[in-house]
Amino acid sequence: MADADDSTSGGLADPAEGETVTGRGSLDRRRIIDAAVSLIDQFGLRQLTMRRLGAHLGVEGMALYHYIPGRESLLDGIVETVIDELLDDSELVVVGNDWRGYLRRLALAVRRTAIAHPEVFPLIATRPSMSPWTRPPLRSLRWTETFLRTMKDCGLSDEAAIAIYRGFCSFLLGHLLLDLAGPPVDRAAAGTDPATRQSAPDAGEYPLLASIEPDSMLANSVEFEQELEWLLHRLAAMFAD
Amino acid sequence: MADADDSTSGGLADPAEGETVTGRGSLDRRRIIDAAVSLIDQFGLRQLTMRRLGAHLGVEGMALYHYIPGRESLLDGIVETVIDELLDDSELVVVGNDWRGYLRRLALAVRRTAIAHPEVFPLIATRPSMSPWTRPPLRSLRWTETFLRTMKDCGLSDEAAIAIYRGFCSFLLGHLLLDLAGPPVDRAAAGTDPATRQSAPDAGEYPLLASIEPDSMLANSVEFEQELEWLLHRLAAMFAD
DNA sequence: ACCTGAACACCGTTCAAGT
DNA sequence: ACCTGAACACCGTTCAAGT
Repeated sequence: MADADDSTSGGLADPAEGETVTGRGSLDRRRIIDAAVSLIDQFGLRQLTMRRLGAHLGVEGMALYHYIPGRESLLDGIVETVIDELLDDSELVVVGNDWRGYLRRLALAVRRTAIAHPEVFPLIATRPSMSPWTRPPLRSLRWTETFLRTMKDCGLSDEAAIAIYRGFCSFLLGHLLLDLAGPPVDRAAAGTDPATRQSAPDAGEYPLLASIEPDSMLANSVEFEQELEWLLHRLAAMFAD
Repeated sequence: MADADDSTSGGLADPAEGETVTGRGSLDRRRIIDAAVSLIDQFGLRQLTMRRLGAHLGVEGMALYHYIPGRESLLDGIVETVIDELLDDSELVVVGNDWRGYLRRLALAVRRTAIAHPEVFPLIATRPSMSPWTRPPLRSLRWTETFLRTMKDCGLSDEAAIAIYRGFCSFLLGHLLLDLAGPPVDRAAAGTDPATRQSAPDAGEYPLLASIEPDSMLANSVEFEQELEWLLHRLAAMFAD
């Protein structure tokens, strides 16, 4: 009874659930996507199945089709949700035409996202098609639009905005995929698929690879921030105010 | 008869087949992998199926398991084959400790590969796990070993070799994924999956995105080579001979 | 209104049986 | 020796039927 009357869409009454088993409370596109992200983080993309996702939500799998057109669409939704939530971050506002400061904060935020969701980021970077008329390197139209909008609002020309956009994206893709390639930081199970593949080739075949200490391949935020500064400096030099 | 005696592994007798329908001539790990690459190039990764791959080779699908442990292993094989064939390129030899020249040639070769196999490169950049003890950003142990070996042979220290390796990989990943993100150059069908997804959102929602001319997002080899020079210059400055 | 059951066409993979 | 047929456990997806 109380349940039914309570269905104002705002939802101030936070159920404060655990986190993984989302339990009841009727389904919802957003809730489905969040559950999917959590499943991917825990078990890897390969394990994300409509049926398993349904079960995780206490529902029969086929029920998801009432909220989402299909699995591909779900993946698109995940990409958008994960990348777009950065835009709503209150720290991410440009202050006084300082686009360099904005980009610095944005880069660090994207990096945090990539590291928080190591199995989702490759999706963000390599998801096929989307709309054929444009396919941004980070697969969110809204993110891209906001990026360009912000650069223009800072007084940059169209050409400058696009050049900065390209340089920034290529920087992020390269550095973040490098970071994610390293030995799993602590993101335990993810990727340790039961369908484990060929046993490690004997290290003897690759002496140099075996000799370097794993730490030198590790994600390194100091290095990231330093290279980021160089990039911003170079971009600023190209498009001086 | 002649066939059996002819099985010296060199294989001078080139059958000079068409290219896609590889037809008979008994199966072979290498032939299977090549066929898989060709299928991915034509129809996209999603369409690569053990059964379809079998059919493409004139065989029943289950037959592939005599040569390859499973689909995951096949994908690993594809990644290695595509990236490793660069190493055998005769132009790719270091001459007189000129590691910059070597890296320049290597970068261009990797770029050609990425553009020739746009659906395979994301695999090279984001394939999960491999051996847990090390997972290079470009997923080939042999490629990585050769890279480091070459740098050391040019007289660079371990630290320099690794730093250069990281900088180089991150550069390639960023720039090549940016290139592949652009509008499909001519790689027709690939990615135009029949399972096409949501109809394009009306361009009105993203005015800036809609206003920029697609060309400005296009793969641009001049820009690539220029940025490559800057990278090599910077690396050389850090690790002067 | 919202979910389920059963069904369909397809997977990857195994294995006994064919030739 | 090399491939096939049938089978198993699983997919994504559709849709009539339940509550």
